[in-house]
Amino acid sequence: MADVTETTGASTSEDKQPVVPEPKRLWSEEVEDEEVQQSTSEEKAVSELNVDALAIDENKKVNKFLDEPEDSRIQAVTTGDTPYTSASTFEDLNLSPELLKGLYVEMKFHKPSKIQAISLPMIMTPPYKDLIAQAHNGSGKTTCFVLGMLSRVDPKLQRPQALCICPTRELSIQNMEVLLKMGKYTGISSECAVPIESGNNDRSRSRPPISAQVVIGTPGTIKRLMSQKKLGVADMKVLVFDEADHMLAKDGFQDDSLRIMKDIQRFNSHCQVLLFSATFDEAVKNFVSKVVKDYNQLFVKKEDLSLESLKQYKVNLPDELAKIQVVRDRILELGENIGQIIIFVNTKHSAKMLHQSLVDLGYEVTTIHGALNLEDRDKIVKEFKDGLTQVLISTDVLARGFDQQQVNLVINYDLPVKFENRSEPHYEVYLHRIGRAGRFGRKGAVFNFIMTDHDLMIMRKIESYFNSPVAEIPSWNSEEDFKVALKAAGLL
DNA sequence: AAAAAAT
Repeated sequence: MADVTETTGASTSEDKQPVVPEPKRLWSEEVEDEEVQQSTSEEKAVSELNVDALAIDENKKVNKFLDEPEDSRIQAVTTGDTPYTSASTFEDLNLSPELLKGLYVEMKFHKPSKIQAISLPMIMTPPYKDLIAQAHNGSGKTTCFVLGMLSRVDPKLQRPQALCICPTRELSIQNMEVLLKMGKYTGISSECAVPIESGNNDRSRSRPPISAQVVIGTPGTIKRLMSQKKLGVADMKVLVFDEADHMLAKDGFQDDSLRIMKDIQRFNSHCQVLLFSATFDEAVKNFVSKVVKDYNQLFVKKEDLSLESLKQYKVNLPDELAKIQVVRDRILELGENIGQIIIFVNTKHSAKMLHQSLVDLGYEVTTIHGALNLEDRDKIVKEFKDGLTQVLISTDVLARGFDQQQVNLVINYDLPVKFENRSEPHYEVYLHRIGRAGRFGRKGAVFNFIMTDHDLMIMRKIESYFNSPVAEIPSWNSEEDFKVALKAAGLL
């Protein structure tokens, strides 16, 4: 899909492969009127935005990995009487010339994407209300909050004014890369607040105070910097939680996130809070609504969340050996020309075992999980993003946000289940994992490995939850069946 | 009991 709405990854990919043709997306103007429509009974205005009226330039639909974006409805709920007009161009947003130049020249954007068009005015219009924004995987959420942060920073004030908190080190770094690119001409300073070196804590302890205007990092490091008074919050204007549902979940980073939020609000009650994610389950949605106040919200129905450009499959397998065999004979051999592949497993142990098996068979795969030291993690991610490796085995460390446009195939070697109740699928993790393929409307495929009755039950629950049937590959040891599936997904 | 971030 066009890089119009692309968030990240373009940085590493564009220079190395033929530039993807850009279908033009033109959002119809009538979106605006509906969006600000107010309900009479309450303060809240609920409106269904039918934003599928987009035009694609037929002549440019040439890349085989591109497809039309799914049409979906984003439900907008605004409070109060602040009118928001959807931005049909970036000029509508009153951005600085330097920032506009970054959008056009560096990011190669032409027009705001759907989520950008709706959310940016909400972020950038006084009184700068808080925002909970849900949007599809690979639809451009990162650019929304990066642009939001850059546009709200006062370039003349050399102090931290925007803070973004992410669940992993990798995601922080990736978001920083987007910020650097988009903000290239603005002169706005930035710093990544993540652990620096593994094994040696001395260096990170002696980290100097942060004066950068935008800070992006992980919860622990940010918390420590704040408690050490090395990260001042007095001038903080925007606080962003990327993957916000996870950042505010009980089994996620709820404690750290609340602590950081409260520390900022104690000194600074008017700091705008922005929550972005592709998923917000009911429990988190409920909790989140108590954390932020007087907020606008954008939501997508869970049935509309599966990307239509992604073909999902399930493969029935008799045993563990067959799993390895399928990866070897059907994925690694057949998949040579289908772009990059991520294989998700549930545990670090599982990652190591699979890695060893494939290496023993003579295949080149790399593996990432949280037990590796930071240097190795950086190296493996960089090699994958540079296209030097084709197959990456990963735990859920990369389940969320990881943006590599050449990933066309995701394999759920283990199906994601809830930790506290293993007979419940982890719907959110499932959605995030498969969202690593089909970035930005590209075509992609997902193979779910089904070995036990339990797996089958989990798979069925996932299908019904998202109301999206998953086709079955008739025979796990038929090369033809896999070819047919990959062809149907548009990858062969 | 998991993953991740950190102490």
